[in-house]
Amino acid sequence: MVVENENVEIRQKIDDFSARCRQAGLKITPQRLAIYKALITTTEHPSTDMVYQRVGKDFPNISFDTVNRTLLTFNQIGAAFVVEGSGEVRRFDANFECHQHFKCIKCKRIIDVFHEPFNDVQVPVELAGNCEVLRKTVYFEGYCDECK
Amino acid sequence: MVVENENVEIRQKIDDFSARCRQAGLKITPQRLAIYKALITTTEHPSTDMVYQRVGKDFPNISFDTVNRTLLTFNQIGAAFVVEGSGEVRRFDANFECHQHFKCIKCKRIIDVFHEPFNDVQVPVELAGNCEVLRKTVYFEGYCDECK
DNA sequence: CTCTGTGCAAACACTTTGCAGCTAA
DNA sequence: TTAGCTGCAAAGTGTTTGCACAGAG
Repeated sequence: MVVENENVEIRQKIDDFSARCRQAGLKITPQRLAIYKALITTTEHPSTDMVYQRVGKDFPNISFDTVNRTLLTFNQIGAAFVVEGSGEVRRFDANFECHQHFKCIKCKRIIDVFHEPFNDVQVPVELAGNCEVLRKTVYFEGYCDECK
Repeated sequence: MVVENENVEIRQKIDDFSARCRQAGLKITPQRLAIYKALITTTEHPSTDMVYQRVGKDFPNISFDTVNRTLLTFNQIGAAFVVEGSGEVRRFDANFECHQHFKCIKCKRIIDVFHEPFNDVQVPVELAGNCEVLRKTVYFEGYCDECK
């Protein structure tokens, strides 16, 4: 059964998660479990607030900060990650030449990358069929020469 | 001379910009010119605040909002653009399978894209030589099926 | 029992809005 | 002249911090 398999998969992920917490010296609290579960049972790439809403349904007393802090913790121990580029101040670019971006996750610097082969990335049909794609780019994250 | 060429290029861009403003029914004010110039003479993908600092040097009385509003205006008329993903609340993902993201610029929804050929994007040597690249992804923006 | 995690509240940072006076066309 | 722009101030939204109590190990 599909549903069964999903449950197995979720249980598996939660086990892995628990192990990862223990390894990182983090206690396994009901809140953390609830937040983690909320995160792996959605595909909507939620914001802190969305997770808060979701967890609040079976956990009415949880506080917003706990959710926020917990998500940041998950990010640190590698149990979740921040969607590329999100959560930062708005930044502008006036260079319309085709190029790509590399962002340093420490100093937040954004470096232009000019790499020919990426200039003609094709939009997958599954997307092109439903959505109107206006921009496409190859995006890199990591530590820059000065921060690594 | 390189410097001469640069000046020519900048003058050219400012002319284009002026035309674009006129076409969009926007007045060409000293502030707008200063902000635009600040934007095209840097490669640092500045935030509003960075532009504000920069413009403030030769334009001490400009206000922060003017800079902010002007940059948003530039984005609307296509004289500049917001760096992909920036300027939004932080969002999380717990799916570590290799996949790409499409973001709807209207409803902000993020949709997963699973497209095999993108799974092994190579990091350009120019980057790999200097930086430590931890994540690489192909990123799309536009209007989703519901918003277009 | 101990020490980390949680909840609360206040502080912050960034962005947006409303309005009155100013200015480019 | 006049519609649109700028500067100021206040409000809004999302995030971070400090601390006391509670609960996991």
